[in-house]
Amino acid sequence: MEFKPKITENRWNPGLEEKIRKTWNEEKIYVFNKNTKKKVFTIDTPPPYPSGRPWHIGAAAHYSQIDMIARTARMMGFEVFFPIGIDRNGLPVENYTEKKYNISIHETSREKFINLCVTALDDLEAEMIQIMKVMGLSGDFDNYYRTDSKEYRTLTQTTFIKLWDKGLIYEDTRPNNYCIKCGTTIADAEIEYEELPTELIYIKFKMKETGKDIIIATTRPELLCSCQAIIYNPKDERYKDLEGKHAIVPIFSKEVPILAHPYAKQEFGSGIVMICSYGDYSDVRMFRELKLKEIIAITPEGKMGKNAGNYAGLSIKDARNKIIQDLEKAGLIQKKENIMHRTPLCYRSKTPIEIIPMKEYYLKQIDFIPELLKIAKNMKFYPERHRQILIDWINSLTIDWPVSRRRYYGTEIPIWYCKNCKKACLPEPEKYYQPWKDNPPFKTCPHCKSEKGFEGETRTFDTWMDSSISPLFISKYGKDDDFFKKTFPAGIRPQAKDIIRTWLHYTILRCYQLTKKQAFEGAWIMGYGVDEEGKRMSKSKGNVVDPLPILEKYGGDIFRFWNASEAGLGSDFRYSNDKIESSAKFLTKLWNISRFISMFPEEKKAELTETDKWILSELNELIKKCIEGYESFDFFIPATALREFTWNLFASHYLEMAKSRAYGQGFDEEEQKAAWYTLHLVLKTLLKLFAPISPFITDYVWKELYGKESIHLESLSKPEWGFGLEKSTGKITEFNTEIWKTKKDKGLSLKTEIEVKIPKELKQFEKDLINMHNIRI
RNA sequence: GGGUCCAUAGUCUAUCGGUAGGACAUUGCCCUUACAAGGCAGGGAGCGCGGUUCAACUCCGCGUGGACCCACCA
Repeated sequence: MEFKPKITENRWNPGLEEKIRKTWNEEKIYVFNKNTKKKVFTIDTPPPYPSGRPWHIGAAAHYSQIDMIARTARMMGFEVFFPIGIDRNGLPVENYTEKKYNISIHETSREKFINLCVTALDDLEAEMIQIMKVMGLSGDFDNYYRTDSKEYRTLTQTTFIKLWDKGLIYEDTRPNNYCIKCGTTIADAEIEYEELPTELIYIKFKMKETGKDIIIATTRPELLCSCQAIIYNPKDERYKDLEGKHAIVPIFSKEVPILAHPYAKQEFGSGIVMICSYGDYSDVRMFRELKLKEIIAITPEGKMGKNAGNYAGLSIKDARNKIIQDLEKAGLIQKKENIMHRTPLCYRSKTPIEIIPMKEYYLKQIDFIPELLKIAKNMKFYPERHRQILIDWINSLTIDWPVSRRRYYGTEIPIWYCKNCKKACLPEPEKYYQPWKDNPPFKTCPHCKSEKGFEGETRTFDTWMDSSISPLFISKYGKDDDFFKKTFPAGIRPQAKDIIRTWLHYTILRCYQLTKKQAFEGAWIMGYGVDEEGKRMSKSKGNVVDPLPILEKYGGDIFRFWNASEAGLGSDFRYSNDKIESSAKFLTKLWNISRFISMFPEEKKAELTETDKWILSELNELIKKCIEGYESFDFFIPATALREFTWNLFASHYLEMAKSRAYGQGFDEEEQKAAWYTLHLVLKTLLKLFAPISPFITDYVWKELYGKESIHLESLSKPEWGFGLEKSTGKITEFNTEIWKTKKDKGLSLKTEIEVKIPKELKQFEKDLINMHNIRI
């Protein structure tokens, strides 16, 4: 009998992937069947944000792993709903557009600016979609959604109107984080801190009762006009006699109380702090605690307001310089020190934020903390240890969520204001409104019945208002009840670690407020992609690795196997070209094993030899291990286990032991068929176990050898070969290694006949071992 | 300042109390009929100090170092 491999090429060719992808599309094997009788598993896919080139290799890896979740769930018997979306709202695209066209948002018409944003987004989006397809994502590309579409924004507005009706939205004057450059309030989560040099100024205040000097140290002398109290530490012996006295603020000559408060640190500056509205968040806390009346010092334009007297109209910096000059002239400055100061910055523009009281819309979240904690404790976390990040965040919330933004590229807040009574009028839900340019949808004011007309709201929502309803949008909330019931709550929310406190938190909050339900059964949290030095990749550091050239060179399967075998779930994973190379080698190995096995016919049953039972015992252990990994959506476990088994046991030992038998050299037909049976059985199982990780090569080999239907319609293998012979593995590999070593040491070819005693524990494998090593007994 | 997580060869990772296994890289030998994008072999590791135990990489404490999060000094 002559043996010819069915598979002829001797290496895996990533170029085949495109053709395989086409057949998937034609066969429609991933299409969601909403009339299924299977249990539905919804993936609340994170819509990636096209914020500029290149797309992060870590992000690409993230999406390839989300696809592994989808494929795993399918092979576990679920009907998988795997939507694909693109997040397009918000500041990053505005910044990208400003840079790309060298324009300023404030000097461009709103209409024109929005159109430029759309053009930029379309370009970036096309590349992302392409990358997702190349990686072999089995999501619904035909119906992919955009968060800036009319439909999506309609839902954002509709849910806002619903929450408004529930009384969960309110407008309030409140100290806000405000970025003067971006011209918008920003959420706490958008602030970053940096050590920056600044001057600490020691200013002389006068004590009203005694006329003595009191020295306070400040980095913000321009805020003197809004000083409403000065404090010292109650333990500070130096200032004991200040209790209950009053101080006179220099220049503005006003009287403020002197109070003892533990917040003042004795060792910093002079030990006395002035409390102004608002230099930082401790000022805010102090104003609330001491019930002081706020004085607005700085306007949203970043200039001094009318309360600043002579300094009104000056920029913050100019006002600071001028007031220092004036104080110096009057001899009111004791000294100046250069210090490093941890300064809060806007994370996009890197401008120091100001705390300015403004009117903004808020969504209540503080009232929901107990329910949110309950959900955080009830939800599954993959991996479990990331649960604490969410719990800590919920526990640290102190204010409600400011949801209004003074930007252009976002979902508009659907409100008109009556020109007569100034009250907010909300339109009917289920329609998309652009109040800054649309005609008002009502003639008379529902509050005062006036017909004087309306002023449209010009602000937009925080982008998280859109993002936080993704599970509702994909499940057609409010549009298709039947579909909604089947697909909501979602089975899993895959996402990155750094947006637990935004996306995950806000989604849980909003879905709970609207549906009283937990948005998803579980959250799957992936780590960061870091560069070869272990540093987190970011555009500003310039260490972002572009996934596109890597995918073009190696294809989706190698890329996917690489990132699955690179780090455990939730851990950061390091980009390394060497590792990608070695992943490519593994696929070639798997390919060649398949090629070898493809020489032999597949037997439907056989009388197994002990060697066959041994490898099946090991296969059984492998299946158990893989199932353990797949059930926890931790692909590192099956990826490494498969590599280990395939390369170091199956190929190195079993294949060599069974080779002569498979060729029929020195064995009878029954034994030969047992080898054929086992080789194919192991290969089929390996392909199925490997299919969620590398879907292309597995499907290709499957169809070449085992049938027309795709491997992706198969179920995950179950452990059913518990022969218990895995105990022999150590002895077998040791024995083989010893003979290889002996032959090598003696400079003999592996084919040379050798005389060795086979240990009695290996008696049962004797015949295969004798033929494998050419042993003379 | 508070918290969470982590610490095994140059790098990544396994072993949930009993000879530290594997991968990448590195070195040497070999074209052995699936694979030189391969095979075989070699060198190389438990952060420090205590404690629990017959036995600690594994459990506990302290320290050191790192990652991340929160708060934040006027």
